Amino acid sequence: MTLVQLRHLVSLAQTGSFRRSAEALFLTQPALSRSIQALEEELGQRLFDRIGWRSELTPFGREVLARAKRLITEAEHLKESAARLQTGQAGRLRVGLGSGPGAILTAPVLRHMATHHPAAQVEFARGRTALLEQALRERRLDALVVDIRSVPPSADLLVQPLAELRGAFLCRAGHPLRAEASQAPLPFDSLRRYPMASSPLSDEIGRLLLERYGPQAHLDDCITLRCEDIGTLVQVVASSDAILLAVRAAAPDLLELPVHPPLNATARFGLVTLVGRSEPPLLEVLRRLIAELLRD
Amino acid sequence: MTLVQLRHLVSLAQTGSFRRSAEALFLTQPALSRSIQALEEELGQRLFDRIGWRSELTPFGREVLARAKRLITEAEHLKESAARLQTGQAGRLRVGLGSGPGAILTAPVLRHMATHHPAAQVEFARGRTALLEQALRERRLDALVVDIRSVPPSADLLVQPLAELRGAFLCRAGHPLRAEASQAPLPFDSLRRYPMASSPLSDEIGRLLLERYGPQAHLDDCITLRCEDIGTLVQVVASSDAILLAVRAAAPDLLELPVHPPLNATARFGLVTLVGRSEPPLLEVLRRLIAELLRD
DNA sequence: TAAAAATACTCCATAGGTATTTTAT
DNA sequence: ATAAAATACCTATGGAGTATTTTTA
Repeated sequence: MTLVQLRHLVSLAQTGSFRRSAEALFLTQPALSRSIQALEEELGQRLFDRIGWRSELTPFGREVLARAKRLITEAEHLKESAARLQTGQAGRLRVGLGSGPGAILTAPVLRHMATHHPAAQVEFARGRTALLEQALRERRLDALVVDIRSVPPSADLLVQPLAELRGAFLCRAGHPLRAEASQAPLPFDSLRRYPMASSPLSDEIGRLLLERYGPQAHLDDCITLRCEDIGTLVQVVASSDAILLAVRAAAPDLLELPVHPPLNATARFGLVTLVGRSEPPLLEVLRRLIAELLRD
Repeated sequence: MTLVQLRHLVSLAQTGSFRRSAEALFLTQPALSRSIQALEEELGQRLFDRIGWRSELTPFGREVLARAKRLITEAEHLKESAARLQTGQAGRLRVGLGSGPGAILTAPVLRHMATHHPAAQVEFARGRTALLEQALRERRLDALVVDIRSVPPSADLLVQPLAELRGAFLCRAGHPLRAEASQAPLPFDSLRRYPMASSPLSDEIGRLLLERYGPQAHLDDCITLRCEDIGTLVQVVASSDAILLAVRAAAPDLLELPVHPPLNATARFGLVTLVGRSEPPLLEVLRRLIAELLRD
């Protein structure tokens, strides 16, 4: 039993004529004749009564036809869906996001998928890199977008850098420190007079702050407002005297506070996948989208 | 895309090894390798990542696999159901019954189908032969069981006699006429002293009665209780002095009234189908069943 | 180095074409 | 007599086998 034979069955049931069906199927009449005969033989029963020049379904043929039609439409669905999967029109994409990338990318990426890839199933998981890594290895995720310095080098992980983003101290327009800073870059101590907000930061950043500004810059001490959702923090900072330590791009509407020595910290966002695994077509869509979003 | 290829896909997804799947599929490893390659090529994307000696589904492959599995089970269902249809374990049978056969056969046939062919779909239509004939020609029925003398000969109808059943005048045990009859057969006039019940009778029977017993035996005059449901009539006759004119076998519990001259009327039940049409397998079941029921 | 998958080639089964016969109108 | 389906026969594509190479653990 072949999908081809079933298609022949359906066509012959429609036209009732071997000759016309053969034509419609781009076959010769004898070829169709034998194809139907073979199917009848395999199923053990006549599918058509040859009434002179007209062929019509037997009761048995009627039952088989119903199922054959379903089978054929299922097969067509499979091919169509395969085509859609390739173009990224459909499919599933499960991505793990580190806190930094999660804060900046979640909303715009979801918005973009909702408008430009309405049939795609996108699943975002957020969490610590180690947990995401485990999920990736267990195939519960297709890829991670994280700060690649938090990814321990490993032979089974493929790390592709996406963008390097400057970190900065940010405040609202009209913040008292902006006036002070207009003369000369601020010493780190000036910042400590105000609440400091941040999403959870990597150890890497913690070390860098200590190195740059000395022991009083210990994360545990100087960060007073912690929240995973950087959007909320931006709102808070925009309407208070709090200072935000974050990737510059996370809050384009806030102003930068020049500090001496300069922060010179960067986040290096990258895409992490398992080596040797082909990626879901939607991942390429995501890659381009992130590149677009982080271009500045 | 072939059902065979999809089966290969499913197997390889299970084992993760070309070698083992080839073995399970009774193929050589290169054959399976090429089969999968061909499918991948047709669908335009890799289905498996070859991770060293292990092969595992790509995200694309996962989506395809789900649909492939459904397709294969549908195909199996089709073959199974074809097998069941042949043995009469399942299937649809639409039969038209004339009033005589309907009265005698409906209940026992339905009872038999319900117990011995629980998956079969049986549909009984009752009505005048002409209507049933029309339904048969329009394929709304698969066959008729009627008195074949009511079927006008026609080139497109195949008539197969099933049984010839004696007609008789029947009454309850203890009926006054039984005493009279013990001496000698009754004249027809004696019968007319009592109500006479019958299901609608064919013109053939009407003619025969006139011929046998004279003008006073006109159906319209002598039948006083008419009802399509012969079962009900039997009950009435069993508990009253009414006489039943019917096929002897329709009421085995009633007694026969000997009449002079003898009735000598028979009903000739037969199976009517369209010539050249192959019959639903269940029809053979029905034919045997009716033969069994009408053997006496 | 050993085991698995891919490739190269060969073969054959079968789907399809052409020519012809059979069948039904 | 004509048009359609079945059959006979032939061809060729592609699926499957064997032998071999390539890959990877």
